Amino acid sequence: MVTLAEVARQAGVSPSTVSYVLSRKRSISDDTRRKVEAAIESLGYHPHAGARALASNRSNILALMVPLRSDMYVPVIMEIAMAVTTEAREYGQDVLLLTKDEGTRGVRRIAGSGLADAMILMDIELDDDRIPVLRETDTPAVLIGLPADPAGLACVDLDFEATGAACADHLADLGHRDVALIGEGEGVYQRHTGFAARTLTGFQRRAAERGLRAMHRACEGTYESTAGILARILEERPSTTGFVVQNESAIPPLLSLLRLSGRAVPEETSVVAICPDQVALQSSPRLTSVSIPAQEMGRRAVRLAMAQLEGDRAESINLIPPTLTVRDSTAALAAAGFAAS
Amino acid sequence: MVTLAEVARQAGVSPSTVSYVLSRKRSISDDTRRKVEAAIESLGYHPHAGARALASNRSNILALMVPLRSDMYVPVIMEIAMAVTTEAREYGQDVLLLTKDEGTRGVRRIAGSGLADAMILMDIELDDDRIPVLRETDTPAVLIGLPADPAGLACVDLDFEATGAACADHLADLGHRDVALIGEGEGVYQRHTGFAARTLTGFQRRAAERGLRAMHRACEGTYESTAGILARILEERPSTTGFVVQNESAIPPLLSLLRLSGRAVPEETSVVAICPDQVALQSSPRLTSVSIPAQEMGRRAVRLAMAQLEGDRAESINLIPPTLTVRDSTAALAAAGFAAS
DNA sequence: CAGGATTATCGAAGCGCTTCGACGATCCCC
DNA sequence: GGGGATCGTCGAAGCGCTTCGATAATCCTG
Repeated sequence: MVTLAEVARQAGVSPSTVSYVLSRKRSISDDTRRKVEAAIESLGYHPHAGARALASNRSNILALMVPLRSDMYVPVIMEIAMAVTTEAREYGQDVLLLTKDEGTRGVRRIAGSGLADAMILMDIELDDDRIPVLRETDTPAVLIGLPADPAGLACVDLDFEATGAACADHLADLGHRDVALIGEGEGVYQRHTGFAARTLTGFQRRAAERGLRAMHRACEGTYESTAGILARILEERPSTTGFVVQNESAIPPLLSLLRLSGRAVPEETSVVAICPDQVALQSSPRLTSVSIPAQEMGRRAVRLAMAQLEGDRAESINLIPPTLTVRDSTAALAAAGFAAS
Repeated sequence: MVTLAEVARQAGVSPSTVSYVLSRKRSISDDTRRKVEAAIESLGYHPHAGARALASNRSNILALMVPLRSDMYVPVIMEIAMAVTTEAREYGQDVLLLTKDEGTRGVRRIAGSGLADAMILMDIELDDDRIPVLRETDTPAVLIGLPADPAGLACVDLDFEATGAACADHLADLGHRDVALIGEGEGVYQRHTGFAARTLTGFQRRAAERGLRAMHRACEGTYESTAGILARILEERPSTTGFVVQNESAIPPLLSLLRLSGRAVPEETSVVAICPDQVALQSSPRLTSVSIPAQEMGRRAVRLAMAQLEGDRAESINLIPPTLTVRDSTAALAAAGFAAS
């Protein structure tokens, strides 16, 4: 193992000088810097992470707590994790992977051991029990998701209320009058993360404003569950021509079922999905969708974390505005009996 | 921050005693142990990770290098990563997440900085450039995947040759005589990971042994590509009744296309998939498949890594035998003109 | 060109832990 | 009951780094 002392000897300077070359915390003459850098290069020196963490009280590690199993779509979790890791490297940080099932004990362990400089938490529940621990231990942290009480915390999330509203708007613009939101499973609304509820709120409010008649059904995403829900919706209000789907797994069944029931998409029925672009593009027809900006969330989370480490302790609710991309699953309602606004 | 010294003071013993209580490297009287544990508990002490790493030359961290984008199916990568993380915690280790795009520089950085005790690498290419670096830096490492030259390395992988053979066997047992393997994209066979080639080898060899006529086509997994390949196969050998698929994304198109062409699955045509159980169960009909044992691979990788840290430097090629689960997409060929062996 | 400010470097202390050697106390066996 | 093991504890050194003065050399400025 090559140490800083060896580099110093090789370069003919003192160890502290080498340290300052590395940290740029004091000015160093060009001449000395060159000698030191040459020595580092020729010896293949890498600072010992533990020693550095001990002396500087900074580990250069960000802890990322991901759900083992959750309501989130796995590729989205993965994309966020990768974005966090990639962005972290831009700041010279590494990423430690923790699972949510370590819960508050995990948070305590990391906060107490100085293993990480900050934490990034995913799959935030409305009343997440990790949050009080974060506050109590005063750990720099960023939440990906929005809890019920975000006071004093940094959060990043898609603006799901605006997302719901954007979907309603798009359908209204196309002349649809009767619309339905096929959402996440029951459980998601009750126990969990709030994003489903926020989408619904935004959707319903905007639908009302635009004079749409809106329905909503929770959906587990299986073929059977989707079939049952669709049947109920069409029975209750056969004039329904606009659908919003917020459950990736309900998308393929929904499209099959609409086809089966003879409702052509997009000619007679429009479908807007809230899903990653990849899913929207893979479907046939390609779906008009609001994408889940996974990469952007990961990147912002890291930036917020780094800002906190620089001293910006200010709370910040960082809601990413939705982007609705029109593709081939929505179209103006030709046969409507009146013109839309 | 609570230090070991504070714990020692509170417990009325020396710091070294506290250390020995924690590490169990020397015997401690029950009495003393209790006092120390009480102090640890009441102060909420957690050892400082950096200090520990510096003094003991062990970071208690495993580095896991995952592909950013690869031929692997994302949920499988995720499942492996989660299994690694969970299993690592059983050994008191944490997991550092690296991306494959850091390449050899990443390996050098980790090896040089003592940030991790061992590395676990995913998405191993046949001639992976990280391997020489691993050898040169003498870093404890486990590969998930099999390179061309695994000499001296610990590897974990599904036994893809046996997998191909098992698929051929199953179809032969059911009386199919003309079979086809719809594999990964061209690129996967040429540049990459070898698992596709190994499957093919096993499939072809066993097919020959069993007197089957076997075809093979690379498939990019899009609807168009799958359609083209299926058409070519059926044109060239219309008597083909058994299919093996090794590309998750080709599964839905293949099933649709077979249905469209009026070939009932499983009555007239059998389909065996090589994919995660989840995918097999989601399809309709549920697919007979050889599952990708993601969890098992992750677990074994951690165990092999830990064994190396205990001193077991022996190379080991750890091939997991395939398990073929019969579901609803394969059936005996009723109308065959002769009995199968 | 004297004297204060600035620049470049060094030495030493210390971060919190592990571990080695030492040492008294206790044990057991003949 | 004397002497070698064993047990339980302590003190101190040291892991490789950062950082705080201190100091010498160089720079301005009037």
